[in-house]
Amino acid sequence: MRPENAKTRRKPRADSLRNRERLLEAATQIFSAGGPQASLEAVARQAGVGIGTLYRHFPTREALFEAVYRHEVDLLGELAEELAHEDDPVEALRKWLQANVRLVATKKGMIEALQLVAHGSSDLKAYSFERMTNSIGLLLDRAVAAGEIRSDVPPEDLLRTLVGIFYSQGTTDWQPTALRLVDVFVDGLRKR
Amino acid sequence: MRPENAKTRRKPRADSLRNRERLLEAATQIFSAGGPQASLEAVARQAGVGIGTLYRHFPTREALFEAVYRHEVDLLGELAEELAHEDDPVEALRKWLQANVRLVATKKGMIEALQLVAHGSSDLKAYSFERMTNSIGLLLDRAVAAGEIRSDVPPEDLLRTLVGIFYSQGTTDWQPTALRLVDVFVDGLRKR
DNA sequence: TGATAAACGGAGGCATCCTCCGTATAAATA
DNA sequence: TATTTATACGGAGGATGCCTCCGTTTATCA
Repeated sequence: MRPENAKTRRKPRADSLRNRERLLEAATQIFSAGGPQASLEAVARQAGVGIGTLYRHFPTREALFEAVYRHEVDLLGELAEELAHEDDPVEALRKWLQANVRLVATKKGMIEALQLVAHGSSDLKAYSFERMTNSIGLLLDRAVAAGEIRSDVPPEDLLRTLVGIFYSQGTTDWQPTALRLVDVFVDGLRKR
Repeated sequence: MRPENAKTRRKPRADSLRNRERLLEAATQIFSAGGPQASLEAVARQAGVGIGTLYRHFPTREALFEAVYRHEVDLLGELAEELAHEDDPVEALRKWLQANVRLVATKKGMIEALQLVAHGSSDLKAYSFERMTNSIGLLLDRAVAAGEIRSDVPPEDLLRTLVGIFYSQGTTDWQPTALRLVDVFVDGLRKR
């Protein structure tokens, strides 16, 4: 068989794909525990892979961090799609927001990491803003359509509120507060 | 002459004081250019001092950073006191706020550094919050007393607004925007 | 002018960063 | 299936940074 077009490409090697996955998973753990300046060699070790392999897949620390972040955002997006099939739309929205809080809370290093994003690649910012807005919109629209909550709060505002809740909370043990604030806010969205 | 009290203390050595000064100055430059994780050995080099000397004066990176930050806050405090002798109180206020913008703008690494403070020692937070609030109060009160601006904006609110202006601005070339916002805000404070 | 408390500098041991390249292996080809 | 070859792998190695330790220097005090 001849090449399909000018750009002859082999199928990517299976080990390459596998290693990429492993690195991403390891990086999520290591960054979560140690913040965004954690050792990359630790990431490679955790992934059971040579340091060279890490650098081939992710040439810079930022590239790796970006990939991890994108992955997390994608997971939240998938969660939103699952929750969109739940019976109670308001509950679904609440659960998704709480999942956000838990995500950030569990991975304490992520807070610092998020602040780097705030000053980093605007590609990444645009991507995650859109993806997150869509996720919220999905859940919000359903609840609005069901006539259960008010219709004058756009998804962007809800996203910004969420970020505000994260940012305002300083150090330790803020998770309960954040969860409460989410609760209050969702209740506030309810039609009376 | 006998010791004045139980805690006999020699006069601190002149070279010690001098080196401390030099380190502080060097650290301000290095951190400004390279952000809060810049090399401490570079700081020592820049100060013309051994690395051991740096560590004796500032046992941790945070200690050094804290000292730099305190120093900057103190400088702003002194500037406020100077400006309090200017003829036009509203202009004085405006100048002080603009000095803040310029300080942060010139020292781009400081932005990241500030974010660390936000999650760091609450001693430092308390100190700088008070010192900054006082500086603003000094200038604000004079302008209020002169009957030139409204009296229902407390210094704390102005400080938070300032921080908000810094935080909202993302990456490059935000200085003009920030200066404009300060202008708008000061004009808004004026009685009509 | 000594005596001495205090400060100095930088070598040294360890960790991390990132590059480079010989080796290994999965996909393509025959 | 056997061979070829593009691709990926791993980790040694040189550079840099962190921080400690301690022999040497020096400013104060008497």
